[in-house]
Amino acid sequence: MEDFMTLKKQLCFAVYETAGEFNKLYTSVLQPFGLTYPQYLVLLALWEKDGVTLKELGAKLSLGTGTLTPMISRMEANEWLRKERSKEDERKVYIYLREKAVSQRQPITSKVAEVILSCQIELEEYEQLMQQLSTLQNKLKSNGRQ
Amino acid sequence: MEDFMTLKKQLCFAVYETAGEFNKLYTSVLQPFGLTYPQYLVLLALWEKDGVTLKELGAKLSLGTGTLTPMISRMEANEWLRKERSKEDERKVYIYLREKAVSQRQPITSKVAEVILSCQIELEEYEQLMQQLSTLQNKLKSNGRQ
DNA sequence: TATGATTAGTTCGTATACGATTTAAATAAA
DNA sequence: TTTATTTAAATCGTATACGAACTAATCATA
Repeated sequence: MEDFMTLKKQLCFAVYETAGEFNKLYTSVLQPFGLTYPQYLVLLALWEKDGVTLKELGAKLSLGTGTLTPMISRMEANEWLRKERSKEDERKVYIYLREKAVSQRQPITSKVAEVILSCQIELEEYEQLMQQLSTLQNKLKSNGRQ
Repeated sequence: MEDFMTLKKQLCFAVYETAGEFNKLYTSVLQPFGLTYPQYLVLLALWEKDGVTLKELGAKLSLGTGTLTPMISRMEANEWLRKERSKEDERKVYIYLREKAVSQRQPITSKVAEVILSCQIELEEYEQLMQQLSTLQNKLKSNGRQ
């Protein structure tokens, strides 16, 4: 009974594994559209607000440019997005949805919603988890500061 | 109010971000020991039960051999582990802790525990999350089967 | 017992992910 | 105004992570 340090009892591992499960499930849904799961998250962000800088996008997704730059390039090559250097500030790169991403929005989100619904996650369960994960994230982030 | 498909409202994203936060926090703790976060999970599994096959280890960690093989090689190179082909069944490879992994167990787990404790996660919160993530994982995994 | 199927690991190709370094542009300061 | 600092991206090196293809060993079965 004394052992707290077992794999199964680690919250970090429960989150790690759950993230992996989500990844696999979403991958199976998104594969037919030629999208990866992180690429879908990029589209989600841009469907909400189009024409943002790489930095803004990174802030929303908690990703650095070291991850985003090559990912955006791939999505550009696959005609989901286009990049445009700002004229006012040439350091900035704005990302815009291309027609494909706009027209595929409904089919993609419908299919995703359908599959997630089929998992039968209760609304209360969903909202509690969202709330608790938010609290947890804050605690993890604020660690170190006193 | 109508938009369910925003990034912030996605449970998948909340889990994804939280996993990232855990990763960063654990990385900061484990870096001085020359360990990555997934490598630490491998040690956690082996500290519990030493001398398991690659496949057994993969089952515990929900990782395939495509991920584990190179990771174990790196941990072997860094003298945490050693590999041994089974004599009875030469397809199998058993993984054993090396002295370094045994002697470093206390320092590593102490430091990890210290940092996690400093996050002030309530026991009730912890257990509820563990429970809810377990339920969620089952729902995600059972998806597809009617 | 010879052959076909299964199994365990390895290897390969692709895609994240991160921190550190570099580059170029914009801003601040001297 | 020249120089120093800051900022936004890109690039680089390392480490996961996954599925598919491959190899070698074992097992099943005809």
